Amino acid sequence: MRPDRLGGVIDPRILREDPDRVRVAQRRRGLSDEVVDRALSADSARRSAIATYEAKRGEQKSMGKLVARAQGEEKAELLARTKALAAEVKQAEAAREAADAEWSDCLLEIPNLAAEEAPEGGEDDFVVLERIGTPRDFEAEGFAPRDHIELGRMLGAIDLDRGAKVSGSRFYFLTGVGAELEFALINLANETAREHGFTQVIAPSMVRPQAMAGTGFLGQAADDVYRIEGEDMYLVGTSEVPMAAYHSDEILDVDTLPLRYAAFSPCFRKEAGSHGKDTRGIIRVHWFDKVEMFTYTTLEESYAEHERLLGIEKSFLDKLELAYQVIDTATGDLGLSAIRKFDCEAWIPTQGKYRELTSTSNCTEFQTRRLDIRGRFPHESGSTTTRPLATLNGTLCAVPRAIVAILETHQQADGSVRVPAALQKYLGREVLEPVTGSGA
RNA sequence: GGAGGUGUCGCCUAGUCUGGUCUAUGGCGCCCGCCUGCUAAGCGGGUUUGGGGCUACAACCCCAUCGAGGGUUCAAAUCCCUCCACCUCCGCCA
Repeated sequence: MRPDRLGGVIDPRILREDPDRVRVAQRRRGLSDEVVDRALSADSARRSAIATYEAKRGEQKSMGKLVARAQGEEKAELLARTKALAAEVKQAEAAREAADAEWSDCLLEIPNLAAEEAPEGGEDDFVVLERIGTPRDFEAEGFAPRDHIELGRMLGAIDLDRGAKVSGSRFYFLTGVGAELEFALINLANETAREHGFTQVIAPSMVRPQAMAGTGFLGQAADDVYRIEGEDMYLVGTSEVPMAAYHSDEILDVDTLPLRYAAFSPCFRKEAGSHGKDTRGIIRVHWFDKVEMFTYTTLEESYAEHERLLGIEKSFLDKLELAYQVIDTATGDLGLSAIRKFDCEAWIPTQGKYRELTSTSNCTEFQTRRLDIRGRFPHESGSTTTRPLATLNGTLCAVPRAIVAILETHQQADGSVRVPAALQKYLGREVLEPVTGSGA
């Protein structure tokens, strides 16, 4: 993470050679394109500042050699000249740094260029790509579905009251079959990861500012991030953060690619700005556990890898026997670093709508430019060149939301819950039964 | 938490005390060439990364880069300060 390269965010060459492409991309995200002109003029100012500085510095270096050799009066005379030159070098260096900072600031303002295929618009302008499975018709079955809060209480699985007592709102205890359900889900996620050749990882959930900034979470999403007081450390909202920073400052051999990781970690989110949304239950909480897929590959391969991650997410939801839809997120709802994002939304019976369970993004070179992660590519001439790699991430299993969908979808009239076949071997039973005389 | 030590261009390593021909030494590995029935050995050359100039995104020239960031100085791998990582010992702890 070289400080002088922190400005690298989108490819500066695109900005120089095809600024219109950036202007269009800015507008498609609903952002102003004036930053493009600012960036271009900052770039030329920067380049001339570099030329000035380097000329002065070169002169200083060659003078220095003369000084080393000179004696007596000649030396004194040279020293007077180099002294003045040193001041000029210092000044030119400051000018270069200022110009460089200006250029970096411009670049940092520009989010990744949204894919042309991504639908334009805001949060509600997504496109439904497909629907899989059919939402259960409880009316036809002759009973009203209970929500996950009530089911969780009946099963002795989710203790929201004590979660609030101990930790506050948006906290919970998973108890009994609830805790077992989490472990079973994690096991199933890991089994899925293994099937697809992912390396399993348990990642730290506290990171330094560099890791947070490198993944783009200290930009528009900074309000949602927990910071450790007095520590200059952050709690991650997803293991995407430690996994993106995992190979920071590294040059990876292309024939080791793709590198596929499935990382388990707790996730922490302030949920600032979502006051009043999903206040009940465990749909939106400050802490949860998650298994996240993370891939390093080439830019060229990233598009196919994105489809692959989506396919794995779908297969996981299939194993949970859920009804869901896949949406193509609109440009205005993409994160800073993504060019395209697919969400899988499962049907939540008591809400009568589809809710996000998993999400996969292609961040292309956005994160690797910030974190200085490159690949070594063979060159025609027999030598090699380095280029930024691409990163992608996708949820394999975000535990609480998976639990919500399972409980509500597979509930039966008496409050018991049928366990999806794929989870049975990890849970050791086919049905979760309500507990009697619960301690609630 | 306390005390001490270490960090050099893939790996190992010289240089740091005594600032300036350090344009960072040597070995290993790797690449190219020569030699050779093939291989090995031998010989010669090359081998960090980023940026700028010029351009064919070549070659070449220049600037930066000795864990990171500051400072001192005409000049810093070398002196000073801060930070980071690792190692050893002590304390504490799951």
